[in-house]
Amino acid sequence: MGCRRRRLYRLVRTGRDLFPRRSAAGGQNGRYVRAVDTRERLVEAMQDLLWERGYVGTSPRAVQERAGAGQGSMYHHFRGKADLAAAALERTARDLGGRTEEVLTGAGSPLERLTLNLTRERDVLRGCRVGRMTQDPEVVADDKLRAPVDEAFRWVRRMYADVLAEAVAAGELPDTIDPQQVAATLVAVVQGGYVLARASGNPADFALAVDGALSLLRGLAA
Amino acid sequence: MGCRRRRLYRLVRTGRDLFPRRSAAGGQNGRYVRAVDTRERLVEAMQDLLWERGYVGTSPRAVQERAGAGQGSMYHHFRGKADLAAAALERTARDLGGRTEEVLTGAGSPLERLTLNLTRERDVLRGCRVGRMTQDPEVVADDKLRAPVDEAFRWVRRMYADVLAEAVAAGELPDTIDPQQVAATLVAVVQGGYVLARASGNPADFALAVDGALSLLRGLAA
DNA sequence: GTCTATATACGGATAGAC
DNA sequence: GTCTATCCGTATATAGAC
Repeated sequence: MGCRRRRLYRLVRTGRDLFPRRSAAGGQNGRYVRAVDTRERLVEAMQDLLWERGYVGTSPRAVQERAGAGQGSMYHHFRGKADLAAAALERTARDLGGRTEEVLTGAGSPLERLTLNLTRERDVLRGCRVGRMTQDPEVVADDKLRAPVDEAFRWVRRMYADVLAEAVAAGELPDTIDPQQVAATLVAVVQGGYVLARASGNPADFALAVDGALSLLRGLAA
Repeated sequence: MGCRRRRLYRLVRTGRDLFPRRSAAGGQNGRYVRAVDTRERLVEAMQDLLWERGYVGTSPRAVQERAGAGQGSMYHHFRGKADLAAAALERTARDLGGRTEEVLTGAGSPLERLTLNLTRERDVLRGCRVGRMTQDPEVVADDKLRAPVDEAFRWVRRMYADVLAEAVAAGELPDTIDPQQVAATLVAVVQGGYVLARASGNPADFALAVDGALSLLRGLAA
């Protein structure tokens, strides 16, 4: 009976059935519907919690509750918290790099693509899923956890630098700029923009910082 | 005897004598020597730990150990973890604002002062004591904790904007720039620079981002 | 593969002696 | 003002049934 009460409690907290039918959803036909697999749900839950609360602020239990999975499942699929977090971080880093690449290699002139990526819709007050991790002492201290973060930033900075070099080649920017340097600056402005916005609680501060950077770039172009 | 063992343990972990002599150090003659007062040591220990581990990552016990104080002392001087953290954050925010003001209102032309503050010696890999807090969910959620962070950034941005306006008045920068906007950009570059450096483990990435921003500014001046 | 039970330590705080 | 003892809950993991 204590058992019954506990099950009900978990049902309420997670909003999921404790015993989901496997056939309810699926990834068949290449169409992604929803996470069905327990392992998959665990990874996604960890991704969310890392974003919201960071690594030190996230407990295995919280992950399990959000995933609608029990202790046993988590420790069956992963060696522990760090292992699951590593899987989640790799996923997050890859997703973010992919989205940036999509915009930066899309249509438009180099400067247009940069502007598009800098001003694209963002969940500003929730911060950057990847950049956030650099503030976590246990992530930075563990190479397995820091590696995906490091690679994501290298990848994004590389893409920015390439587009900036294109802009110079196209005559949109003077050849006095150092693409690698300005790429670091632009990526930093985005990361710092999140910081300013979260400090004030106002997303407009993100936009202000980014617009300032763009005005400096355009000042050079003129 | 269990008692004796516990004391020895604490001695080793904190590197402080459990019963420091009060007369060993002092703040007399206006010369600051070292924290003597237990309350003061608690605040300083919390400042350090907030910097290293953030709010969610810092336990009252850890603070007490670092301060060489017991449970009773902490709960005598403060209502709890949040109360002590608020005191520590106010102190940190004030210190940092003061240091920035010192440089930005010091000697040199406006642009020189900006450059000086952006390139001054920093403990880059340890990150920003204030900006770091914006990544902590419990700090952002608690107005008492977020307020000092918010105010510090307002204050610093205001000072940057003033100096930028001075630079325009002095003819060092064109009047096409928006001082408030560019101030947000420069503060963001610093905050983002910390993120890049911590991601790669390389302080040079901070310098790269800052130098890029300065090169954009100087491009306008020319 | 998933569940429940159990284990040891820590988190955050209170009580009350000295 | 400072200390120790104690409290209840959570963090992280293991054991072993089903």
